[in-house]
Amino acid sequence: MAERKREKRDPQQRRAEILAAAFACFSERGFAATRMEDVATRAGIAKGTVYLHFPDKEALFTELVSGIASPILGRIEGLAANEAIPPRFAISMFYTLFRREVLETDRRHLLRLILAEGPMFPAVTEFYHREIISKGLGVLRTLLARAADRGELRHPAIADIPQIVIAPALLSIVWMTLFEAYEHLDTQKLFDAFLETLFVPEGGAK
Amino acid sequence: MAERKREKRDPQQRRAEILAAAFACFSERGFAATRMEDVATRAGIAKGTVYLHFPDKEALFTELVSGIASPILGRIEGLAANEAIPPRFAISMFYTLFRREVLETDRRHLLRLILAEGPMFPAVTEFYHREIISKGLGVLRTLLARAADRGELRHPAIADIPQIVIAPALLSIVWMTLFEAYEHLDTQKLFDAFLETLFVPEGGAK
DNA sequence: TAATTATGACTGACTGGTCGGTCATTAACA
DNA sequence: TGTTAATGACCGACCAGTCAGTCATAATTA
Repeated sequence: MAERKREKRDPQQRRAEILAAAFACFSERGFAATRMEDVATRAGIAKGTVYLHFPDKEALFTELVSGIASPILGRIEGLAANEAIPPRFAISMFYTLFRREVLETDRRHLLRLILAEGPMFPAVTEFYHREIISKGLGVLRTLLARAADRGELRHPAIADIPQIVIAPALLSIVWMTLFEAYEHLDTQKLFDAFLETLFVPEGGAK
Repeated sequence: MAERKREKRDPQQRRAEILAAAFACFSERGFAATRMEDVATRAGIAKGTVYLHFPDKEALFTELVSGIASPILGRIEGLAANEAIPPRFAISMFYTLFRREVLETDRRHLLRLILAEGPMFPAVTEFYHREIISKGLGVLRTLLARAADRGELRHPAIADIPQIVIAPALLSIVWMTLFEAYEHLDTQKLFDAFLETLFVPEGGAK
């Protein structure tokens, strides 16, 4: 019978603890099935306390999914800015970062959340498109155009459709969270093969 | 004040009407936010009547998503069985069917539902993997192997990862249901460009 | 330094409303 | 008239959000 001690906290820290708990709960059960009391319990506080930091459930949710502003995006933007870095390497780096920072961490659940609950929260979707997707596609477009110029693409027309680059990433997320239990997908192989398909072989004229 | 006449129906027909209503409701609002009374009203009947045909909400949902057994799968299986049909044409046909039968119809919402609610209904996910995904991947594997044998793939190793073929389809579904409102994606171009990337150019050695 | 008071973060029982599922009653049909 | 399908009022579980009260801590005073 663990007696819970009343404990004051730095508001910032408490807020962070609530967000962490909410992250875990929403990841596991989605928006609708998560009870505010679950979040509170997980954060080790009482239900009412949550409401001292967030006006309502929806605000907690949107704050959460918006707050995980892609650290990946920044890294890729950096790589793309440097013209000395081969586009193929930059995109390969993107996949590597994606695997390491999203696919193989709990963040993958968050990405699923956005896919799953998106239509219920247009504000979140709009935010994601504006802040992540559209910027990311811009970077990819630059990289693909550069690769096309240098004759590195097997089919230069894909430079117009940068979405194609994120297709395998999306697939991997969906697969991992839905079907991995029934059939394993080797994401390393997936990304490698895809890169190899997009770009002309490296050793072509060594 | 439209008075609703009590009306007996052929059970099969009634059942179908309920499923159609459920399809509309679940598509629009997801599982949690759909009320059984919404479904009933939409079907033009009283709430209790729904329960004469389905034991509970979950059964209605799983019946619905399982029942839309892919008509596409059969068509593709047919194309793959005929070795005279070029693999590239078969896969191109797959994309065309996918666009016409899923992406541009209300069925796209159903596919989203499976993505979104999948983890909450393992039985549905398992069913989909067993009946659709694993069979579909089998067909694709056959097609890709044949294409590789004939030297038609730019990168033969992808024959091992048939998932790559469904990546753009998945992307198109997600894009259409989340971001299309903010930024248009030309799915025709997406699929065409992707095909062109997978396969060696047609006119190579006519 | 020790006792007293003020603060506001924290608590959890409670409320109001929602919704899945039931069943006694009623209408339609054979 | 007896049988069957349909109805919708009703039940009870559930849960987001509230708020009157509590208490750990800090500030003030002696």
